[in-house]
Amino acid sequence: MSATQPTSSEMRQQMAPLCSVFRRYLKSKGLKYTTERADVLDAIIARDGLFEAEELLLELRKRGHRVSKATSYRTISLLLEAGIIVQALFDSKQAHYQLIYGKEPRDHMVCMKTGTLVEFHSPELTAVRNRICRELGWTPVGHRFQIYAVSPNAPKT
Amino acid sequence: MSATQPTSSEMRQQMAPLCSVFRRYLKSKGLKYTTERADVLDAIIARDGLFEAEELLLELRKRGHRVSKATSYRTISLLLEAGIIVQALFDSKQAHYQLIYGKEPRDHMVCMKTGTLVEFHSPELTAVRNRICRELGWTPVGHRFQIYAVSPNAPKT
DNA sequence: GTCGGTGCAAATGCTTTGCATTGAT
DNA sequence: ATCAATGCAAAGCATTTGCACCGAC
Repeated sequence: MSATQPTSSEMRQQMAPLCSVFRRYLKSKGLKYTTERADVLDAIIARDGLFEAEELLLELRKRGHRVSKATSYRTISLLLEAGIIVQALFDSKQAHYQLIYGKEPRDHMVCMKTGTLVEFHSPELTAVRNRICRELGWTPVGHRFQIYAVSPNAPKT
Repeated sequence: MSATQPTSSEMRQQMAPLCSVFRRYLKSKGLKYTTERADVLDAIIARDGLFEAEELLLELRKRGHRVSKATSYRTISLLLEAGIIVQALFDSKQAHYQLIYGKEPRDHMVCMKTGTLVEFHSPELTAVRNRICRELGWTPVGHRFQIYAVSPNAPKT
């Protein structure tokens, strides 16, 4: 069911641990790999899914790491640039982020009554994306698909 | 109350139903259909596409309507509840909104280099959505598909 | 030793809210 | 007449930034 054929260099990158991917990115930009940045990435890996900035701070505290809110946000920003995480925006309240590097993109279905969130993966969407990009001459990078629906166990009112 | 005369047949067709849909929604909630709310909906119809809160205010001013920022936001909120518009979130900076009622959903492709935005419509996405909902027993309401890509005219760096 | 990084607190900017006044029904 | 709606300005809140000190290379 896989729609994209990763190139060999992509495969190589995917197999490398995330931390070296991040380290490599930082080095390429002349930036430093600090303990705080390592701690933030560890906490994100530990959550392994959707997270928001505040939750990330809690996870860091839970693991006994003291990283300021500012550094946390600054690291999130770097991880976005590095393509290790992406934003997943559900509402205008706050941003959610998602560990994406080396993973198949996950799509989301949200219940409009209960707020229940279901993750799913549909490779055909990647095919649609690639076809549309090809038609317009664009180079695909990523995509997000969100379904708004009502779950079967939502109250009938 | 002075209803603005529609200037094109397209607008005339669209305006009547939308305004009654909104009026009906408000009545069902025991709320009032005020000139300010009508003006906001008119301005949204005039833009006929993606808009953000600040742009909406400019459109209102352009049409000679004085609606406060607060009322504008409050009306946007009501239109969201009524299912007439939906949020289209591209970044965590600010919300974008989209007139959706009675239209096929429009999807978006964003250039990650230039910020160029292209709208497209892909009916097969609706089919994918409906199939996934059916499989899980959910009732589909809407969906959003966003492609992140690089446009052909973006600088190569 | 050099810069870049960090933490803190203050700033930013979109969005929401309290309150006195206005207006739709 | 009644009670919701409006406008203004102030408040909220997630996120960003300025600055003085700290630490990775």
